[in-house]
Amino acid sequence: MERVSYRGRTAQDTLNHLRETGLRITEPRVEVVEEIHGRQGLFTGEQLYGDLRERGSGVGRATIFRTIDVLVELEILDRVHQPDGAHGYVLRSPGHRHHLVCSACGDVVEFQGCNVGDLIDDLATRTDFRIEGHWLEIFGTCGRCQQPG
Amino acid sequence: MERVSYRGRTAQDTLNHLRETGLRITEPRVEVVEEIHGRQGLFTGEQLYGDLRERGSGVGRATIFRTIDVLVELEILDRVHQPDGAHGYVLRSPGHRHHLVCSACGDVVEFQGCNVGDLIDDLATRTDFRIEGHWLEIFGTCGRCQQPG
DNA sequence: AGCTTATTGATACTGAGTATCAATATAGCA
DNA sequence: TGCTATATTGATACTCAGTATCAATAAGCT
Repeated sequence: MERVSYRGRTAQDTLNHLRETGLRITEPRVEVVEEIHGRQGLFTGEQLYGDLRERGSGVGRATIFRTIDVLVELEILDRVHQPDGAHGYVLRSPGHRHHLVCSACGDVVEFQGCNVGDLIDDLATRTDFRIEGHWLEIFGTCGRCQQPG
Repeated sequence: MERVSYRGRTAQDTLNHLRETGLRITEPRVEVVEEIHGRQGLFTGEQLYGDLRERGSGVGRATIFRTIDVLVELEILDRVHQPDGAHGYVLRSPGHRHHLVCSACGDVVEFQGCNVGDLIDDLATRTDFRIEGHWLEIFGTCGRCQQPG
């Protein structure tokens, strides 16, 4: 039985998704997709690049970032905006979610933005803005990382 | 009568605030404070630097960013996280607010995050995270920028 | 006016990507 | 299976948004 990612989709599912979209299945893309499906929590493009390189992969920096962009576009990854302005990425569950991120270990809890939609509708009518997107991101320290030692 | 910023505070108020905090009132700080009080909407550190330089000011890049950090720390400026990961800044009104930003002209509407606090309390109890901060930022196009021409 | 030390600007650097472009590999087709 | 058009890649060099260093300067207390 194929190993299933903790988000409920396999690397193969993701590769199929790429193929169905008309994108080519290349060695670098396979490597990146397998790498992200084997990970937990938040990671940056730089980390992905470093880790793949460390294990002997020849993927280039540009390819990492290009592939990440594709995966975000296809809603396979979510982009998370970190406090320092850099981007982290996390495998996405189906549906629109927000993230609660542990600043210590990068662990991510997804949650539904429940009432944020109402807030946005309300704002749209009150302000005359056409609203195109929003982020709600929450940072903290997870239970495990709160424990000393 | 002194000209009042659209956020209800003068540059002089801000300088007084700096002085009361024990910080020195220097020429570069005066220039930066006056510049931000004369502005509308969102601006970046780079813009502030460029604009001051253009009008003959000798402030250095590092000083701009240092001064911005001080003003964020004193809650005179709010830091806004933009889609590309860069930071924008906006003069802050009293109290904790969130921002609705026009991606075309940088105009900013502040709003109260109303029910976000409840959501966060709920998450804290359900996830065992100690929550340290959050952002809610909304992007769109303001009424004026929606009009063609 | 003198003195202490906070602050500054020049410079060089970093981190996080992005543009360019010739070389290569993929996928569809014969 | 081999051919071909073109999507994709990796090396390189670059940009953008800051940050570290540090000697020179200037605030502001006394």
